[in-house]
Amino acid sequence: MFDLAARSATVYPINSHSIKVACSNCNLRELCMPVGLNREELEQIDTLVNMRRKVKKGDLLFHHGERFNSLFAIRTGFFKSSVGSSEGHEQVTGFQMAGEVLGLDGISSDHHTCDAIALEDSEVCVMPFERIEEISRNISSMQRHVHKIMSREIVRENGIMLLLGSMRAEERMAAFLLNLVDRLQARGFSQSELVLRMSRAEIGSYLGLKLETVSRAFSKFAEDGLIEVEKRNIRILRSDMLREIVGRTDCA
Amino acid sequence: MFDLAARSATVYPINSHSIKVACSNCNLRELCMPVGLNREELEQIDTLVNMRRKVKKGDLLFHHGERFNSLFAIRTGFFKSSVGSSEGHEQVTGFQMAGEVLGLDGISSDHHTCDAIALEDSEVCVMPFERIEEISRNISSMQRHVHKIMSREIVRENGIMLLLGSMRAEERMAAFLLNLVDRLQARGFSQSELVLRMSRAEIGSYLGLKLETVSRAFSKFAEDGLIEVEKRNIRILRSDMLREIVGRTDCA
DNA sequence: ATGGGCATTTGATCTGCGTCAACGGCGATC
DNA sequence: GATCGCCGTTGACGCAGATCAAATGCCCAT
Repeated sequence: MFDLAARSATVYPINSHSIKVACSNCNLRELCMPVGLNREELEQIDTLVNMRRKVKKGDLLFHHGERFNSLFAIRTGFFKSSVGSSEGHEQVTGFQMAGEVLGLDGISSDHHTCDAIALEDSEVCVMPFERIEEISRNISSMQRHVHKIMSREIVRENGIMLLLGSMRAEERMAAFLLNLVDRLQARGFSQSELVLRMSRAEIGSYLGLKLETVSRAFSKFAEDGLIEVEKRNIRILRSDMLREIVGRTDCA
Repeated sequence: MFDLAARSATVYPINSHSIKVACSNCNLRELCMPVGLNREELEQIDTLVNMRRKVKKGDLLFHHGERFNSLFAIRTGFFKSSVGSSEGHEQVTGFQMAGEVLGLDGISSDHHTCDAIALEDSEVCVMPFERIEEISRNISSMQRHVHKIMSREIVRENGIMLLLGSMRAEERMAAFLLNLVDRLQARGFSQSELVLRMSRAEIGSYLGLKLETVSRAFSKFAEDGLIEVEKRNIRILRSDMLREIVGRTDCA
């Protein structure tokens, strides 16, 4: 509660006099919630999110060491998650966009082990984990959904391990771009144009590369006509070629 | 059921005429199951594992693409998990020992995305996931336990990402040895001696290094008096120095 | 508008680790 | 107990990407 008070400027209850906000009529519902719920189940789901929180660009949603209470579903905006070794180096472990869930790392020890930082002004739905568990005990499709979200994160990280452990710089960059554009497309954005919300250094941290290498890879792709780069605006011209570059690992 | 029949030689029901086998009096219980259950809850838990399975060294517990039905708790033995890029390169994503759980990757899509291979003759408890979910709905400490296990895996993989993304070869090797000996110690083994169940190539795959680099790192550590190496038997002489090597990343 | 700091690009050089190669030892198989 | 194949070690060499450096341009605060 102290936490909330200190952040009163960015945290607010929903279902006050303001517009009706409920998962059951949220346009991200298919991303966040199980499908095929009946009326009674939907009513339960609608009691899950009783708080929204705005996070300004550059601000922390939660940080390493902070007590874990809630998961956060991104409503709008874009985040990066990172872990730090003691106090020195920072490793970006993921980029999250609308409809994705943050905070799963905190469940294991009741404390967060990552930092989550907004890369643009964002808004999240606060989902108290106790409440998630309660609802999961009542609604098995919700339970399965929660399990799937966690498992999906495990699988995603397996993929990153493959990338970090065995791909070369250009393969990593191609995989990164394709992944990003895929996820954006699932949210109704173009499959060829994207705006990077993160710096070259942050991409590099995520991919285990230095920012200069990231920059050179962009230049190389642009030179080869695979993409167009204009600052953080990227246009993908030859996704087939990018896919081929990623695939090269197989042949090794 | 076809699956089970095909593997009849290695799969067998428990609670037949054989010795009483139940989670409630399993010596790995504290690793696998929540603590502080009452009698009634323990009885439910004891219905979870109705099958054990022996897996011979080199055999698959499950493989990429196989339908997901159950999680597996390792009773005895040692496994590696790996993902493959299409069909070529293999990336080891983890090594698992007694008391650890395999198969979490399968939940997200109802199909496994990894292979799990026994590195020595092993035995696992088969835990049907439907049953895990059912029990979790009844027993909230079981529910929390399942969530913690999944979250722990996410946190572990975050750590590997840090390792793969920003550590140098000797730092990775030192972190690997310390992690292994820690987990063995938690199972009552020596904190200074360990037997590697995996090859240099498998260690390399896990750490994003080539086997020659792994071998050289062992030789270097031995030369510096940090460890003794005799084939796959390792004795740790200076865990303080290994810890210092891991820590170096911070100062960069 | 103006100035400072950050992000990005690009070039030049360096180096840690990969690659290639040769060799020795050990366990499995008949 | 001989042979084969895998595993591990070690050396020589090369290269992908890190590091160092410099220049440019954009964003933001004053």
